[in-house]
Amino acid sequence: MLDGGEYSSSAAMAAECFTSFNSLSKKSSKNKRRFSDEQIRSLEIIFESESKLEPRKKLQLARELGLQPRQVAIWFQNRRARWKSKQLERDYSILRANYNTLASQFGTLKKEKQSLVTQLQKLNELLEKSREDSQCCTKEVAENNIDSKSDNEKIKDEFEGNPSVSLERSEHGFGVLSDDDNRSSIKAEYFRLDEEPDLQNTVEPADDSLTSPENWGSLDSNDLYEQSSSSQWWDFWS
DNA sequence: ATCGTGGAGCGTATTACTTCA
DNA sequence: GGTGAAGTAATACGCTCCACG
Repeated sequence: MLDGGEYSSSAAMAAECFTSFNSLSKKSSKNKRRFSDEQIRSLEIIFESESKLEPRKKLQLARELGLQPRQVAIWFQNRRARWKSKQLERDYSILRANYNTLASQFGTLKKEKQSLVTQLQKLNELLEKSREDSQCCTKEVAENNIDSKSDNEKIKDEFEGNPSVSLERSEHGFGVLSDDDNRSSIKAEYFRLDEEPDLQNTVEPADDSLTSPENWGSLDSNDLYEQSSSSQWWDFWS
């Protein structure tokens, strides 16, 4: 970069530079010459310790290097500008690297989310199927007149530990359970929450739409997917 | 105390020139 | 040898700060 060209780093050359500069007219700088290697080296050393020169030091440096104080001042100005430009490039590289990392992480999370939505869909189908089975069995029981208790009474028995109902449950699976119980059981079974306690500690949506059982009834995987895919900030990524 | 002014220094954009591939 | 890109000294201009009257 700092080749020096025909001008070596000798003091004689530096002096010649100075002479050439002095002969320049203000408008024409045809004889503009690069500073010598030695001059540049000295300027760089000073710049490393202080990017701005005190007036006294500027005069001293100019004397030592055989330059005009104005030249030293301009060199420092340009040097600061170059440094700033390089710094911007460095900052940009860092930002770009961070961006790429985040983009990659986002892609992973997006896939994970899609997988969860699919699981949720299957869960809802399972739920729907069990609900149909429940209606079928209830109808059967009523027809056979085996038990005149209402569903609510059965549920009450269940919670109070009535063995006859428990037996019935074991025979009919989710048949006589309320929807909420069904969902709790399915949820626990499907996600194996008691086996993977970490899942319960994961970050949940602020609105509790997934965690509150009272909201499960209105939970629909399609809705969820639509909600997540409509006019959200992450639309930008898809 | 306040205001106007001029000089110095700085940042930025640009020009003019040099060097090199 | 011609040429375009990159580097760099220097200029132009606008801005801020500060001393001074």
